[in-house]
Amino acid sequence: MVSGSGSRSGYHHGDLREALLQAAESLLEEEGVAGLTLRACARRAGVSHAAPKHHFADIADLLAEVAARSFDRLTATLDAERRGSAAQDPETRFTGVFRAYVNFARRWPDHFRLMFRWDRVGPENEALSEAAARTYAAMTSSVTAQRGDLEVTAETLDERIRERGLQDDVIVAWSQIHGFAMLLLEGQFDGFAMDEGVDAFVERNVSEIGARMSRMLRTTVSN
Amino acid sequence: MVSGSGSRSGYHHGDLREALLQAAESLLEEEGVAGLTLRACARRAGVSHAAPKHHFADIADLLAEVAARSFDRLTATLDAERRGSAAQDPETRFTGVFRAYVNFARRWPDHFRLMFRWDRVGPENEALSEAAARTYAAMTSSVTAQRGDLEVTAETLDERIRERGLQDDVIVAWSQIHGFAMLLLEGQFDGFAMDEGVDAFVERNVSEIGARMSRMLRTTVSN
DNA sequence: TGTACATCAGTGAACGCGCGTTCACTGATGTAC
DNA sequence: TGTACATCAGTGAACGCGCGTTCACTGATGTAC
Repeated sequence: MVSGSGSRSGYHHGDLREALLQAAESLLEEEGVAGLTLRACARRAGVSHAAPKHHFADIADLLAEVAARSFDRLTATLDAERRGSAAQDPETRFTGVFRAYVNFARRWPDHFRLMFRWDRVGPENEALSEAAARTYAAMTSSVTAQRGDLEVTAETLDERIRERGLQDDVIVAWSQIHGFAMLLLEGQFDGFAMDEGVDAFVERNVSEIGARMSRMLRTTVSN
Repeated sequence: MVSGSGSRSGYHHGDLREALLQAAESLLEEEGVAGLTLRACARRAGVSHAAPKHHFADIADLLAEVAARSFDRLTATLDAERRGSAAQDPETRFTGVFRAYVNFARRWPDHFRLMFRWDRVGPENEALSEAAARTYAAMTSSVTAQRGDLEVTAETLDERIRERGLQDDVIVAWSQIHGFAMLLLEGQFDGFAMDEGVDAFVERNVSEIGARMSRMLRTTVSN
């Protein structure tokens, strides 16, 4: 039912590892992280409950990979937004990246939560750390683009990151939009959002936050 | 062992409800939210595992109250910081509130995480929503103090909140510091913080973030 | 002040559930010759 | 091309665990008279 390659009905599944990851991803959005167990993933992938052991040591192992994939999806989204808006003015571009970040969080809320759930995915996973670093690089590129600066890739991140001023800017910008996304997801703005509808509330605030941050970055760089 | 009133060893505990809440709070910091069960709370409170049913319908019910108490503790911390620094200049005061927010998150990381875990505490709990609203009021007061404006209390919040400009400012400020605290807790800054130590990293960034936000709020209000 | 009775919080045994883990197994796939 | 053998992914039964829930019970506390 889930396996893409179809009828390989024997003892060998084809790509159970991938099927388990996809099962976990769909379960994540349907049930939330609390309901994610190895047995549940096996059920959804249509294999016996002992089968996942051949691919993942435990559920944290599997979740770390799901989180890493989510980071990469977010990175791709942010990069696409930045590249697709190259012709726009800096403030519009910057706000677009913020909007993309919040839209990602709203579209895959439980993926987004999982990505920042240290207790479930653990910090020791190298692939996960690297994926998170790529997202950070994307944020950094948005900041440098805002300043009319050079693009930052995962490869050049290591040196650019040493620039304390740039690092400060990225931390401020990332914290700003991440905090908004988190508070929004966790219902802290529900009281306000009801007046005008969630979409309007988000759009209005993302625009406001993006504009302010864009202005601040320009001010700071000119200091 | 936990019960404060001591030797009341019979069938009546004295204040089991409070004892269970304290058990949950200590377990939360020791084991994280994942290890929190009704049975574990009962064990720590020194009663049989069926006893909590007389006070809490389920673990979410208990956790909602723990979260509400944490919100109130945070509110008290923020208010104390703001009131204690009334003689300082606005930027120092504002940064102080940000610092208090981040310190709270660092000192009780799992309380802080729980407060914003919609899936565990649920949104339907009225006491929790009200406690969160009081924290929001405290943030609002810090913003108005920064602007040299009037203090906002839970009672006056309802009318002040309608001021769209003020609401915008509070959302921006809260998102800013909340995002920083969250990314810090979830290890997203570990790479940077290692260079100088976590304390120095936090202090440096809180100062920077507080100063920028303070400047921005002054700029926005003069618009 | 004393007695009878109702209430109510906490007990402890029992139940079913889903979980992770183990293990002997099966049978498909890959490789050596 | 065919045969023998090793490897390896997935099976299914079994186990122990901690969980929430139920329920008859106990005995302390409060109240009526």
